[in-house]
Amino acid sequence: MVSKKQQEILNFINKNIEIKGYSPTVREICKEVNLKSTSTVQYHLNKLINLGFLQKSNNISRSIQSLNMKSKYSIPILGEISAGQPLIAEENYIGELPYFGKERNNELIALKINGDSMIEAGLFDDDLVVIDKSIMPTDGDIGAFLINNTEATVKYIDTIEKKKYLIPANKNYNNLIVDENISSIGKVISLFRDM
Amino acid sequence: MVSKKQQEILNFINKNIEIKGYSPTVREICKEVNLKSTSTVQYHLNKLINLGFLQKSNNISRSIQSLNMKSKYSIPILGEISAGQPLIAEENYIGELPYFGKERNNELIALKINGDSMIEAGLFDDDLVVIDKSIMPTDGDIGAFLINNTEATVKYIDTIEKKKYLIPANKNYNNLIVDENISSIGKVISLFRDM
DNA sequence: CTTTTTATCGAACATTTGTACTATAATTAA
DNA sequence: TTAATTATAGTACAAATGTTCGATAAAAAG
Repeated sequence: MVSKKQQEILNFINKNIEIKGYSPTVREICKEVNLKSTSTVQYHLNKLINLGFLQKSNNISRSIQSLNMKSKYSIPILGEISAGQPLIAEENYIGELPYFGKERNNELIALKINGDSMIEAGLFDDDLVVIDKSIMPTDGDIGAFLINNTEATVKYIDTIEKKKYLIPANKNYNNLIVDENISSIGKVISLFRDM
Repeated sequence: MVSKKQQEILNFINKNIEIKGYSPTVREICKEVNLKSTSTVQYHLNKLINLGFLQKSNNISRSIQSLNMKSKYSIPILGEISAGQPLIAEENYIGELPYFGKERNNELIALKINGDSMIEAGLFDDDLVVIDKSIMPTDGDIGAFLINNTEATVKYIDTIEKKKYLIPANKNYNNLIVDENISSIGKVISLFRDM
């Protein structure tokens, strides 16, 4: 599929667009990936276009566009967590949530709210919550937690009589004591709802 | 400041980058804004660069970058509506909400929820709602409405015994009958909350 | 009514840039 | 081994493109 050289070219194009704001020329690619001939680059470019990684307009300078490059600050949206799968596994990936904020892409994921256990906190079924994995939720925060490494849930966390609990915002649900089966994913920092 | 021609050029550059993914050439700008000479465009380009609207690299094709260009699909956030001011007046503008969706920028605005009258619908104080001005809210929808041309409010709209009402989602508030003092701004299509 | 500033044009020039063609290695498949 | 595919180089060309210079109009300022 994508050869080493092609990956190198792809990376350079992405980097160039990101840093400079425009795509490189064939000759600039030449230099960067140590190819002597522009036509060799053309050759690889065509391959990459056919493979669907790139796009360009004919006879127009610096018109290469990278299709695989995700939006600069998009966040992976993860759905249900299947048993045993790590949270970031491809299997759980259901989309991308574009996000504008500080550049801390790697620490952010989005989860889809399932059910109404947090309805009184304004988190409705099918809402998307953005989770910052670099922030451990502390008392009073809403956080995302992993139960038995299989199920993700969003709840308040708080201390009651010196014990930590996951606390739903819905009278019909019970508090869940935090034990070794429960690990924290991160803090919920924002919410997005499509109506 | 920015002359009419310069604004035209700026708009074209922004549009071109948005649609095609790369900046136009001097000659492309020429054609679009009906200037015969490339050097006239250069002249305006330099002005725009000095004013801080644009940026470009020397001797590099299609390297113009727009600095003022808001995020691709950002939406103006409007705060309180002051008496008599039209809804889109500068005075009400409190920021920009980046938005990724279909390209229907002009029809979208964002309003900050004030108070808890819609709390049972999951719209909390300080939440931002995105409003599509091109969609008239119909029965069952949540919409944004303008009361006496002075105050904006977000409510359910519905028909009760053949009369239209604005209906809060909070038992402590009363329904408001829709009369000639109330006009519709648009339908609430999404919600964003920062925690 | 001058003078200055702003805006426009035209033409020419030097690169920059995309593309095409041919020839050869290097690698892989048959 | 032979044929086919993949990767690379070199060269050449035409078009695209940024830039500069001089001349003029148009508008604004004095």
